[in-house]
Amino acid sequence: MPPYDPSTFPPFAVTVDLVVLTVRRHALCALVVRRGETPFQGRWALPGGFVRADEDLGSAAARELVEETGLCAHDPAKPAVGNGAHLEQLATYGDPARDPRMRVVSVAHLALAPDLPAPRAGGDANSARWAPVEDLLREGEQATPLAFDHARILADGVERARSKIEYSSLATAFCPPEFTVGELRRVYEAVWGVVLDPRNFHRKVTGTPGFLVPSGGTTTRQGGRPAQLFRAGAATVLNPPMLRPEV
Amino acid sequence: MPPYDPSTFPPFAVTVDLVVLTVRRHALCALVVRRGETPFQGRWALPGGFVRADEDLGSAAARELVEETGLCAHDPAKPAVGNGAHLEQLATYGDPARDPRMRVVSVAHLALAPDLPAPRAGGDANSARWAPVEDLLREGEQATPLAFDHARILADGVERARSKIEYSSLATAFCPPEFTVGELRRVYEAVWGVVLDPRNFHRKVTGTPGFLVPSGGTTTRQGGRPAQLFRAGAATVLNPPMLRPEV
DNA sequence: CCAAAAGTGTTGTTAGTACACCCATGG
DNA sequence: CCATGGGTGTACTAACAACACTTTTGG
Repeated sequence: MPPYDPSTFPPFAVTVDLVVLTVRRHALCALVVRRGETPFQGRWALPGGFVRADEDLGSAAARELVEETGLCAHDPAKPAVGNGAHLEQLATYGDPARDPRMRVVSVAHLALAPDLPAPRAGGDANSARWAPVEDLLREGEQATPLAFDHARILADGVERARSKIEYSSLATAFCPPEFTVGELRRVYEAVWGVVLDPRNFHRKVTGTPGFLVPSGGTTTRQGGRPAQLFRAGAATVLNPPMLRPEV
Repeated sequence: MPPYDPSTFPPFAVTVDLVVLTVRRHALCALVVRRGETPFQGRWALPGGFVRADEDLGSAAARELVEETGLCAHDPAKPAVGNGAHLEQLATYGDPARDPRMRVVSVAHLALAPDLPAPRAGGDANSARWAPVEDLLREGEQATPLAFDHARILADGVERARSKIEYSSLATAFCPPEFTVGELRRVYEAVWGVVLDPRNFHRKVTGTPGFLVPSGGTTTRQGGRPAQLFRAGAATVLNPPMLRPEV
């Protein structure tokens, strides 16, 4: 089979951009890196990079995730162990004017990670940080908007995460391997920006088969009565879903 | 700003592929076209084509939709009038080996259309048809698989449609501008492959504010007692959702 | 003892399922 | 008259919201 004549279609650059979310100090945060090059030099942007010539889109996203955070994205088919993060394709952004230099199509991915000590980006501590999504998405005077169309991409990723923890067990991706029901509840509260009833939440998550499995231990790291420790169970879908309170 | 040096990143071709779904004779059907060129010559494939140099991804998908079906995708912001179809981005497929000729990244889109008289594809009546998705996705002896990774793309589109009609008013995109509750119920039954209780379905859809608005007329096109005609209302999200029966 | 967080019991309400029943038309 | 699909009423039940109450730790 002969290759296409390149004159019959326009060439594109293809990148992956990452919306990496975590929960820190009761707030939903995203990983952003400072741009060292023009355009948007000095502005914050989502981590990302070019897809290589013989690389799948998901592999490129996983590679970028490791480079930026050291996190290993785990295959959803295998059990989640160690520093595994959830990684899925989000959407693709291809406005002809989104990059002033040339035609770039970006396949955005969404990653959910437990709280990490500190981001690393090429050893430069000042060039990457976790920022509350509330600050990054706030319109207004003092806020510096993200580079390119990354505010839009981030908003789409946050919206996806907010809706997906309703009907899936994905919220456990924000937790360490062992966690308490209270810690899981604080994840929901941070992602949704609401306050949930601890009693009803406890009944709901422990009563859904396959969502949580007791790991045997207990902890008192929050003070008060010791809490049971759990691991994420095999269930991936929550039925009936976790109900998000109105507004 | 200088353009990128093309040697710093690999060039890609970017295409849009369409999963166009409709309901015909109580079955969920997809639009497929016969390939006239190598590779996969003579095999059925999803309609699609290259994204042009100065074209947005959504515009490219809308253009392909018009070319293949004559359907006009309507902006979700505007009211749905005439032969409008729902169109949304589905996912992006970029396996390095998905096209044997060169590196092609395809941004798949999902379109939902009312039952149309007959597909047209460049005037050639034999080169495009509506096929039941059940047949297209059946593995096995007599079935001819779709070209490229289009079986996977179609499966993802069908799955998206099946889950999205649960919590949105999208099922009306499969109906003509005016329709009865019974016709809408047959859409759900065809897409989900289940049988629903007509009485409870009627109560559910007419009781959800903004889902359906009576258009005043009645019809007897199904025989039996005349049924009220409705149009799709302004509501886009169904809360509580339509419940899909187990298995 | 008290504060704090974990966990259980109970009650009222919402929304679903199942199904009996009536309505309006064509043949 | 009867078949066919449209539409309403009603009992039963699952699951959620609200909140009183008990349990187990640290200070």
